[in-house]
Amino acid sequence: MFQLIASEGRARRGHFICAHGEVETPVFMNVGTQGAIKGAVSADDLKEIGCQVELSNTYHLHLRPGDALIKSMGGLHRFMNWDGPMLTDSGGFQVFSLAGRRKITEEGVTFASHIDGRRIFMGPEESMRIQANLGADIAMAFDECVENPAPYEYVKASCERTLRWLIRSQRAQLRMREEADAINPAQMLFGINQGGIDPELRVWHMKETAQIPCDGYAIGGLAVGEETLVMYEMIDAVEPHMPADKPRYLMGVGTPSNLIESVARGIDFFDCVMPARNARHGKLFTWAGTLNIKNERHKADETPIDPLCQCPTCRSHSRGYLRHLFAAGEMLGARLAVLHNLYFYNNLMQQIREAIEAGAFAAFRAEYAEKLARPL
RNA sequence: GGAGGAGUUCCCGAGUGGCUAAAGGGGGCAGACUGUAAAUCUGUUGUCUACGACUACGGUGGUUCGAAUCCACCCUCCUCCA
Repeated sequence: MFQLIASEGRARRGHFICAHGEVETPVFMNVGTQGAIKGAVSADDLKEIGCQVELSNTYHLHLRPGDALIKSMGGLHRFMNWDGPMLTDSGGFQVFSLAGRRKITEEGVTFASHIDGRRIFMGPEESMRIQANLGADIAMAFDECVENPAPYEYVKASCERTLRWLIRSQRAQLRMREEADAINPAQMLFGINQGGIDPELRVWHMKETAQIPCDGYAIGGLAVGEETLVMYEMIDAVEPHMPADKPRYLMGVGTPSNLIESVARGIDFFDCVMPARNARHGKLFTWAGTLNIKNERHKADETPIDPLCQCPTCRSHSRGYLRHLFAAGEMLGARLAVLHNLYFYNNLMQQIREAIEAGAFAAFRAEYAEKLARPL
């Protein structure tokens, strides 16, 4: 259930209620993929860095440890000791990222497991089965994320199929929610818009998708090869056709600037691996721009990573110490960096929410764009 | 003591007279990573008063217009026979 609290221009400040808690939007979901943020961040850490929604992945958890095992342990919430809101991605992104190891048919997608090559068949019903076993608050419909650019005819056929898959996903979920041993009978479903970088196709697909009553709607297939400005154009085209009383989720995006620019275009939900992945290579987000801790020299030893940051890493450790950990190859360095970056993202979203409530989002947006020498 | 084989730029390893500052791999460094398969991809990796110069292929000396490449001696290491 979604309620609008405030808005400024197209930017929306909302409140979303799900089975494991309430979500203040706009929100950045923290990507855990395999039931753990890479860099060994725990459920306790997630609370401390201000995580509202944890995101996991259907394909990866199906491969290991296995969704049947997780169900037998009471679902993913119990399994990873996270009692807050949670979303599972359907595996549709793996159709893109594992493009070299899968085959698509009308029924679904056959993957060659990236672990042992074993054949894994996943269609809408299989994806929803796995997601039912995991029991997240929000399940994503099974779709195909298509790379950009791609031939028009292919994208058209693909998004028509994604629409049929949405109908099958919804039917499967409704059936599974009725099962006596359902982990989460209140599980919600988000449909996903596709259409590549063709505005008309995007709009047509969005209109069709909106006909199917979902709990929220996502824009997928962006930030997968096209220019950033093209991505914004696609959002601009699609957004007017997204139901205003449901949350909008821009999948897989993005950089801090992407988040601000997309909020300005009416998006409510985000997720991205960037803060976690970059942190493992020593790249940190700060209010002054990005920073590679491995390149820092002794002069900054005593200073925090970001003087404006209140995250656990910045409160307890100096920039020099973090640099030392990376130089020594310590896993702890990556862990502290991930905590900092996720906190930065979560904190950025909080500032965005406060700005919208105060009617100061336009100023916030302009100020941030100005602060970055090179907009990310 | 005798017979063979080998010593190349951070490491491994190509290269048998000019096209070689020297293939390829590793490592290092830099850049890239947007619903997380992947040290995955790209660039770079002798020095300098840099479109040129200098120093480099175990050491020293030679042959040659020109040598990592040919010759002599020396040093070191490995294998086999005593």
